[in-house]
Amino acid sequence: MDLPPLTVAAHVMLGHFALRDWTPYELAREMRRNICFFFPRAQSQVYSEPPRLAARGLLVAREEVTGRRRRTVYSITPEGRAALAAWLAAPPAKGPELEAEPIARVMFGPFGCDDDLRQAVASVHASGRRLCETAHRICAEYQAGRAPFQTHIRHRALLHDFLTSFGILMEEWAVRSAARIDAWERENPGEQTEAARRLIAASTAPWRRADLPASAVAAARRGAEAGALSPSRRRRPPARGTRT
Amino acid sequence: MDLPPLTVAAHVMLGHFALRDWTPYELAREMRRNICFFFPRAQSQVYSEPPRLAARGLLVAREEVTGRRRRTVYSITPEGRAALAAWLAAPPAKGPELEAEPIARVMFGPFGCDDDLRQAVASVHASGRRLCETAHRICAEYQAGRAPFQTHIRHRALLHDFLTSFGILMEEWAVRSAARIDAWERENPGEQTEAARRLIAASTAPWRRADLPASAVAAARRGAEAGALSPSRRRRPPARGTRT
DNA sequence: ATATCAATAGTCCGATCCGGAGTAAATGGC
DNA sequence: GCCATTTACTCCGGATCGGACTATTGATAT
Repeated sequence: MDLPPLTVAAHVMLGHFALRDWTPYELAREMRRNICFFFPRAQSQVYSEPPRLAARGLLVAREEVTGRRRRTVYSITPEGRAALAAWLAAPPAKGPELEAEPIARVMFGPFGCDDDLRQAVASVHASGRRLCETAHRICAEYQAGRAPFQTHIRHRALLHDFLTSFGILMEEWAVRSAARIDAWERENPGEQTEAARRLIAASTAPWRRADLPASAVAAARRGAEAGALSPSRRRRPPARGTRT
Repeated sequence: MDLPPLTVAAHVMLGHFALRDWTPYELAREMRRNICFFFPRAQSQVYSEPPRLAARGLLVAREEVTGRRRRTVYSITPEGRAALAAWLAAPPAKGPELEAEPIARVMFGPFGCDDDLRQAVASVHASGRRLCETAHRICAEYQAGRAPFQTHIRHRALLHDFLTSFGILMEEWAVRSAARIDAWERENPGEQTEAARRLIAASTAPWRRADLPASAVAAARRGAEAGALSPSRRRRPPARGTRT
């Protein structure tokens, strides 16, 4: 019986069950204040995935009752923990990806008016603000020592760093861009083009290729070699993805 | 005939057809060097969407022949341009979203080994590097004045700023985090916790709420008011999304 | 005691979207 | 004249979305 491999989403759920037991409802709530910022899934998935994981023996379900209402609590099995560890040891299938509708609106800005653009920029600002505020709240929890998984603080700190950086990026980009759009009203086309050219040059400027420490490079190479052998070998080329 | 509203992906395609005519094949290639960084879609979508848009009268198709091979070129119609403008005037459905498998791996890092973590970090670094290199190439095209849509440089500059910032974020986060993981080998648990606590505080520190200029705030409010009235009214609450 | 509301705990389903495999003609280099 | 690459699609199963729907429980107000 050669079951299809688990999806990334399935492994992410499995990871949550490695932390503690959850009912799908609890897990959905938890994911709204965490994962949703870097790996969002629909609520319906949180209900449909655990039964599938249970069917493979990676989770076990138990029914509980409150009055006349039942709820299903899932726990991870040793096989589940093994599957999670195996996934973590394999190289990531893909890097971080953005899905940014407001940025697409900026791209097609020339077909709308400047207020449409300001609106898109404001929505990026709002997202950045939300993310920073959440991160700030979580930061306070860790400082006070009452965050849910204190023992994982080493790892959570890296996570927090990434998310906060991204939140700040969104807020600051929005502020810069809104100012730029306002400036268009005071500039003639030649000045606008010149300013745009300068902005393009300035964005790229701070990029001084920073390399990883040797340890990380070595780990990645080992992972890639191990990962390249286990799954069914590709046909001809190293198969660049089909995403456009 | 009340057709279901177009998806965001459909509008993004429509936007491309506002730029010029494309065959799906050409468009797929174009999207691989642009949109894929902030609004990735599968190649199959690039073939299936244009016929649907054509059925609504937003595009027109024409067949061309090269030898005995046919290709389908799509052009936008006036109705298509109107639909695009209407979409741009409506408030964005959602803010920028991340989908970052490697970051999820960091979250569940405690269930794997440190080399798994280094691998995940390296994949973020590689993504950042790819994005920065692409941005750098595009920057050179604009400075040389031979980029494809020079007339949109005002808008493209904002785009470029966002993407470059994100690329730099990924690279720098990866370098910081790899160094942190290496440091764990020289630290005892107490020191690790202390360093994690400091990192959490330090990430949040640079966040000094920056507000948008009044013009952007006003534009967003107008958009929200207009947008809240047009689509079919929601039942009870302002309907928070079903994403977890 | 009762109406009301928010939170709890799900189910269901159509439409969308992914991603990979497969086909086949045109082109360029040797 | 052959081969690899690029062009130009087509197809399909399975994953995913997201919104509507049901119904119970517990707290708050009347």
